[in-house]
Amino acid sequence: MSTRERPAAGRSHVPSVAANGADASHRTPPDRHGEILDAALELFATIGYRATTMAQIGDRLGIRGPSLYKHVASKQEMLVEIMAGMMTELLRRQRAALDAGGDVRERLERIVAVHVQYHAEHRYEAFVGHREIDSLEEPERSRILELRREYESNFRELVQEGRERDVFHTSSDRWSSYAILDMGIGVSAWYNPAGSVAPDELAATYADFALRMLT
Amino acid sequence: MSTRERPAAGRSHVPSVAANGADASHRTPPDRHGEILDAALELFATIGYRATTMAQIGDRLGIRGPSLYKHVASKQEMLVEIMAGMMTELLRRQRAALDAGGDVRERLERIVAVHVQYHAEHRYEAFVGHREIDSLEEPERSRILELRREYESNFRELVQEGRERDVFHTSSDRWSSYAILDMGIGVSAWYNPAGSVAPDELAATYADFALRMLT
DNA sequence: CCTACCGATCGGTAGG
DNA sequence: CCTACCGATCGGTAGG
Repeated sequence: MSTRERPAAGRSHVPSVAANGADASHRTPPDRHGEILDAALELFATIGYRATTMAQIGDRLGIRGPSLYKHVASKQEMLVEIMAGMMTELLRRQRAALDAGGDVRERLERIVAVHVQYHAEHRYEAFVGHREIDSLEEPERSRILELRREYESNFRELVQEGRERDVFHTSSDRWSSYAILDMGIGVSAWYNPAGSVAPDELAATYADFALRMLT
Repeated sequence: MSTRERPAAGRSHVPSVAANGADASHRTPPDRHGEILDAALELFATIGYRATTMAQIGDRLGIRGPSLYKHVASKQEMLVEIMAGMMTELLRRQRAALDAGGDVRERLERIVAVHVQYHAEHRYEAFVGHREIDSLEEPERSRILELRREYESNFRELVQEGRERDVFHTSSDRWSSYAILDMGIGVSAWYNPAGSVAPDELAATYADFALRMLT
């Protein structure tokens, strides 16, 4: 259902039987690990990490709770994998948007668009990523928070650069960057992929909102 | 610690011993019910409703978990009281802001300021109010969602009115009102009351952000 | 991948 | 307001 970011390491679990062809009848699917994470993600997003039971995750795949332990180490490890994958991917896209260059206005437009498009296309990852940080045990929680701080800093620094160049005007780099970040995060809570709005259209609109706010 | 909204009905629990004077030594404080809700609110906000145990709430008051049941009916009822009180108060303030009249620009400025100021001053109530909706059982959950829809509609309709009067310019009443709402909601997640920023200053700044976005 | 089961947690009640 | 306790839930393990 959801097209979750698969961390690079994820593929090492996959048997080399890449043939995803005809009848896979009773055999274990090639990417059971990925299927389990997808099911977990959807449940974490809709009812919350704590409320989700291993039995429910198994249900989605037609197996029992204890059977999951052949493919994942624990419930907590699944959350770690989901959240680390999410934050890493988001940061990767943000860096790409910044590296593409252009003037400060163009770069801001791009990182806002990337931010919003990700929060629409991957609303479950994004929603869980922001809501379940405190469900992570240490030291993973701190590691993720560190990535998030970097992500936020990139916004703030770009706003600052624009203000110093007299392209943007704001009474506070910090508040205006928070406002822009938060309106994008909000998208992950209400976006409906079955609706008629394409993520890139929404992203362009929000980038425009952000620019208006700053100019 | 937090100055929670006390629903009108809350006072009916309070003994008429209003004398909040000298030594209350071993006696039960006059507003045990309110104290319990305050402790619960702080825990719900910081570690989540599900993660909070009755024993932890009792700890904050120096009593055991089971003793709470002399003052509250259940953990769920505490959540209901907190969330209903929060949404009712927020809506009350929004209506007052709208009823104060003025042109569409002034009214928008005012409801954004009220929105943000509430989310800063009552960040715990606001945070729990948005995060724990699905922890509510029916029919309370639907009732609260109904109030929230009305709250959101008031934003959207005001944006629409401004656009029709050619005061505001936006490609979507819905998205721009969501963006404004969400940036305010975000405040409840990061606002630090111990910091040097007063809620009304933040509110005025965000009202300005919203107006810029729309004009 | 399954059943049986352990150990721990927790909301709520009984009965002072 | 307390201790003792019940009943249910749940993550994870044993051992096929």
